[in-house]
Amino acid sequence: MVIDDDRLVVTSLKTILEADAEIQVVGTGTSGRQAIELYHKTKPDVLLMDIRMEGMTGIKAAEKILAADPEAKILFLTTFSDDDYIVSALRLGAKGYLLKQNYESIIPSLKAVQMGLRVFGDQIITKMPLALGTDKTSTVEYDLNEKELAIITQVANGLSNKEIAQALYLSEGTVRNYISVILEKLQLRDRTQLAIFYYKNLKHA
Amino acid sequence: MVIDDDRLVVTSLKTILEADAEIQVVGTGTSGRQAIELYHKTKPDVLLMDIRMEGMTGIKAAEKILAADPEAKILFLTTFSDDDYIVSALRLGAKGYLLKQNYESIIPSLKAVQMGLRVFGDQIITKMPLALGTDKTSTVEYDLNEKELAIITQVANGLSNKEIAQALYLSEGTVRNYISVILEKLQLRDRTQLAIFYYKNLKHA
DNA sequence: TTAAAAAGATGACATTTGTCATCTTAGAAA
DNA sequence: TTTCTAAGATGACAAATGTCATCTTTTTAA
Repeated sequence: MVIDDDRLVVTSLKTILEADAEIQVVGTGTSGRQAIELYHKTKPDVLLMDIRMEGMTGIKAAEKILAADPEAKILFLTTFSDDDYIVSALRLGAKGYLLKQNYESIIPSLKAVQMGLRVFGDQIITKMPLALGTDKTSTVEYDLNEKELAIITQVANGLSNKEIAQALYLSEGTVRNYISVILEKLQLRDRTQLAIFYYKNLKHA
Repeated sequence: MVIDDDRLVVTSLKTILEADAEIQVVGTGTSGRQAIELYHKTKPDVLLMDIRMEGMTGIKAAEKILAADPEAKILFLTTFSDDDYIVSALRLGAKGYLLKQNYESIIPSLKAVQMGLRVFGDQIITKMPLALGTDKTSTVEYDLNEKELAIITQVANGLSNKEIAQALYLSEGTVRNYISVILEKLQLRDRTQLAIFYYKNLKHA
């Protein structure tokens, strides 16, 4: 679902999003009030909403939506990364914010949020208990960027390094380097454990 | 849940099963009538039931249970592998049969059934669409024996060949050979795809 | 008791994988 | 512009993996 008080933004976002076969825009609106109403009607997987809007701000709308449904996945659109509102928005339980300039990262970020991750600018963050290994029950926070997430997805689809390289237009060596970094970040040993991690923690999270 | 008209069998089965931390015996009984009554009360993950019993046979009881709950997972206990009843039992929708002599294979078979597989003697069978790969939607039937299933489970836990060997008291080479056979049977390429297969098709199936 | 299967082990081999240090290049910042 | 930095590429390397053919040992069946 897409909410922005600039109708042009709404339209272009809708176009961009619907070009992706996995995404469906189930509703659009141009005000906080519409956001609340539409949200409860359509229960979207993710609500993409402008943070500054005339009348009711995105923050206020988010507050009401989250009060009724704490599981709501709200991703804010913002023009300035230093927007003061952002902090309070995140404190409410929003899943992150996205710079409007950054059109290319909208879709991956949206998918990341749908998977249960959080997004800040172009950093994708996940906070969850580590289910693998022996008995680590502590909650750790991981930082993964878009590219890393894309590679994890490929590994979790069972592709080899060579195949991932072809799919993402990288060299095989680069893919290996990425995976090495990912394994270090997530404290895993090999791609099999990474795939397992994906199915236990990221998929449907 | 355990049903057998020999009280001694019930008791010893209960003891064997409860020694496993992952298993809980939620009810026991000694007749088909009790089986039906208890089944609906406790809704066990798996019902382990003798096939020959005085009064109502296990078959009859299974028939009634399956009529009310087609998802019921019923595993028959039998003394003779050539028991004529078995065929009709399986046709009803039972998940398999188990020779009473074979005490060691009770637990792995039980777990296999809980995962959605079927068990015949000591053959564990799985019939399901292949979710991996490109676009194979056909339903294939795989044959996996206990040992193979045990190894798959370890792979899906992220263990290396060396670790699996230690865990199962085998040599590393043997583990490799097993995995090679498993990959061939399931038409997969490497252990990562095997782990993925496990989470997509076997776990919680 | 002997023959025939299974189950397991071994060794050799080609690939794949993960790690690291080092390089190139392109974009951001000064 | 020049400098700095991040993304990507390369090459070398050890270890892990998957495949095979060949043995040995155990179990089962005749």
